[in-house]
Amino acid sequence: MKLKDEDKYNRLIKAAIDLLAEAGLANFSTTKVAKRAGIPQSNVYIYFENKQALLAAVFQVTVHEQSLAVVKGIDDEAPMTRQLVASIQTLYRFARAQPATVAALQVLLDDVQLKHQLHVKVDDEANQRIQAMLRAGREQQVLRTTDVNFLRYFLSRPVFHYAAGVQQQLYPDTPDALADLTKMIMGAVLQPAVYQTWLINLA
Amino acid sequence: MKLKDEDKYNRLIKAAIDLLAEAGLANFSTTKVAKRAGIPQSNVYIYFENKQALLAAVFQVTVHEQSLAVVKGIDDEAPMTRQLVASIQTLYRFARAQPATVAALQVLLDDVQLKHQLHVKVDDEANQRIQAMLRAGREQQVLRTTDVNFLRYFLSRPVFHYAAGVQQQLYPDTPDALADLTKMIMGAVLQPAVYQTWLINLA
Amino acid sequence: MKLKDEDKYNRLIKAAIDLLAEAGLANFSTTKVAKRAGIPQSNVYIYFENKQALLAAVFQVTVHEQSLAVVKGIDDEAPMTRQLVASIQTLYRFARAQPATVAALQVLLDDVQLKHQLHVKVDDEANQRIQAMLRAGREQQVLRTTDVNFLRYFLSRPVFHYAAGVQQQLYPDTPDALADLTKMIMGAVLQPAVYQTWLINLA
Amino acid sequence: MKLKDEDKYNRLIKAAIDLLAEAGLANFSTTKVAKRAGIPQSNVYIYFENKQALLAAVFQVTVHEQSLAVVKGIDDEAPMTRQLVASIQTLYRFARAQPATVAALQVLLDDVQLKHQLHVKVDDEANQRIQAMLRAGREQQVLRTTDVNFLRYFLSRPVFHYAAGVQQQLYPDTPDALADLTKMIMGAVLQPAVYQTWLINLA
DNA sequence: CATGAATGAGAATTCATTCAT
DNA sequence: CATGAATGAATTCTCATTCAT
Repeated sequence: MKLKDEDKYNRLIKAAIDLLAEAGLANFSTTKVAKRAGIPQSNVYIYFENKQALLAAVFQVTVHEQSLAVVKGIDDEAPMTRQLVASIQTLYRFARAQPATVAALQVLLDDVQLKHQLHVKVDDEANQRIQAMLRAGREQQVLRTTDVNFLRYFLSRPVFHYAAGVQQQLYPDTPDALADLTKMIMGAVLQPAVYQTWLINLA
Repeated sequence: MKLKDEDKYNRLIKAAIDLLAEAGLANFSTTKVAKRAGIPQSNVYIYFENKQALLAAVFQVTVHEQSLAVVKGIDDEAPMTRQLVASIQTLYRFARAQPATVAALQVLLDDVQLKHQLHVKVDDEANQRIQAMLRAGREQQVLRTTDVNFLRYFLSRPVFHYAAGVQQQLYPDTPDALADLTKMIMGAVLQPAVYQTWLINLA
Repeated sequence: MKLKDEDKYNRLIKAAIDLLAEAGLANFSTTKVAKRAGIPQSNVYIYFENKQALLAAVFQVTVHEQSLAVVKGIDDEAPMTRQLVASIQTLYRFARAQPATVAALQVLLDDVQLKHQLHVKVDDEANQRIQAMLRAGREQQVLRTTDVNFLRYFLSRPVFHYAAGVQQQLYPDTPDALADLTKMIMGAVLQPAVYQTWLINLA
Repeated sequence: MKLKDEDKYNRLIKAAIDLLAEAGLANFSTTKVAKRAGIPQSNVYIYFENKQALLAAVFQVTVHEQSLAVVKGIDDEAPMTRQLVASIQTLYRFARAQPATVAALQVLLDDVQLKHQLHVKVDDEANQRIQAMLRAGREQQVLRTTDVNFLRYFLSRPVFHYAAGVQQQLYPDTPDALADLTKMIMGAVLQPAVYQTWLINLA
């Protein structure tokens, strides 16, 4: 793709993300996306094979951005608990900074139909580093021995839920609240003994 | 409404729940609901003022059924931790037994647009007893002192997520797994000291 | 019809008139009429064979009321010009007092489709006296010798148009304005010589 | 728009005019218009934003055509009474030549609901020349001093009514009848003295 | 490549009318 | 008689997708 094309491509993705975040999948249409991007409707089909492909691209982009944000905040060399805390808090800041991206991703993940078709291509390097961290956490007996995906669920969904609640002014946005949120999640994912120690070291 | 009517009404609600669970809000339409219920499309408008009203009814029904299930499994007189465990496990069994109901409710709760319009009327008695339990738990210093809604989120969403994962054979359905899930949630919502004691008593 | 029935019948007519006046034929429906009248939809079909019949009844009622108003204001014994003036001014007052009735009648008269089906049954006594007055006017060489219906058109439509304009505050509602309107219409329908004399006598 | 498009656009307008003329607003639908134009229904929405926009376009076209006809028949330099007569008679010929156009415009003007939304954009040059003529007529003390809009009403509505009556064979279509119609309208709109002189000069 | 136009398939909603109770 | 329910047709509008230029 040439420069101009890439610009249009990006505008389409951006428009799609915003639309998903604002209106949800039920009100999502290529027509609206194109209008938002200031691009003729039919051009959507130059950049994406069809609506599905556009959504898939949005999925990839948002997953990637999220993973990227998390990875940036993590220091591979740091102790595991510190990495986890960093992951939670970076994710929170990311959700606050890019609410549309996060909301769009939520919408896509929550959809019954798309669930099966989208999971495939997320082979991001960033993503893999997170998976690696979690596996390491399990091996080091720091994390519980549940499915890695479930651990990941616990480490991200409550954060997003909380951040969204803050956006709607349902939940407070204080450092204390964030600390509490972190403790809750740590209480869920850590081995009890590790959790105990971690709490003591906090004080 | 007469008998015959109530039957059709129920069939419509049932069809709507199933459709939501299978296809999500994006593919939900009165046409499809009617077809599923074996009823002419225009009949939907005899029983519901419009599509929104149908969805609102589905929301109420599913919320009510969920609350009912939880309430049934709880013994008011039991110690708080036991109540919480019971709540988690009953919810899990409910999600496994009525996956469509739970999925439909998730779909409605997750929708960006509906969020603001539906929350209003959930004044179920069942629902209120749950709220009461959570408030009592906080006062007794058993539960963390976060927002009750956030506590409730933690006590239900992970359970539903896990149950859905089981349905798709992503997660195992063993007693151990359920016990683990319970521990994770308890780790999140309990005050650390209570969590510790509770764990010890488990063994 | 019993008393109660007659009441419902009248409420339906009244509701139909108001609806026609407010929303026009395009937005007229038996459903809306029934709702306005506080009567179940299907009851409309007890009192009227169908929608057409309801409209026909409205037509008759409104024509009758209009004729009645005019007739009341006319003194058969008075000179023709005085009768005409009285007719114009009574009509104006009627249109101001019962704007809905007049508007509904206009709507029905203006409709291309109904034009052919409604004209039939207007054999009112009141109506006939007006026709008689006009014919007498022509014979006495007071009125022009055009078609009686066209004379009648001139004697009513501009009045209604003006009254409607007053309602919307487009035209002023002063005695002078009404006098002017009267002169315009008289200028149109009177034989020029009679018009001249009539004007002189006015001063 | 390209040639092909303009053709379809025109066919739609034409079909809409004919349908309005034949069936009135109450039976007007985009479906029927499209069918008449031999075009799929959804195509209507390529050329017009919605039904309202189509009606607005029809309104503009018909107003324009009517104004154009009148303006063509008027000689700015001629004396005012001659201009008025010309206006009346050109309008009559127009109504006889293009009954559908006139009928459609009537239907739109008579509708209670549209009245408020359509009047805006009629800034035709032709239209303005007519307004100018009427204002000049008032200043020259030829026309009565009523609202210009009311004068215009008198100069057009009776003509259309008469022409429609002729179409339905209710009124005769003789030169005498047209002369009579002209006299009636002149009697209404002219200052009495001017009317008198004009009549004398006629003979 | 870009794009305006085309198109057929739904979608939500309203209605006139009929019928069983 | 009264009435809630039923029903099929019609209406407005949106959309995903395709195509000719």
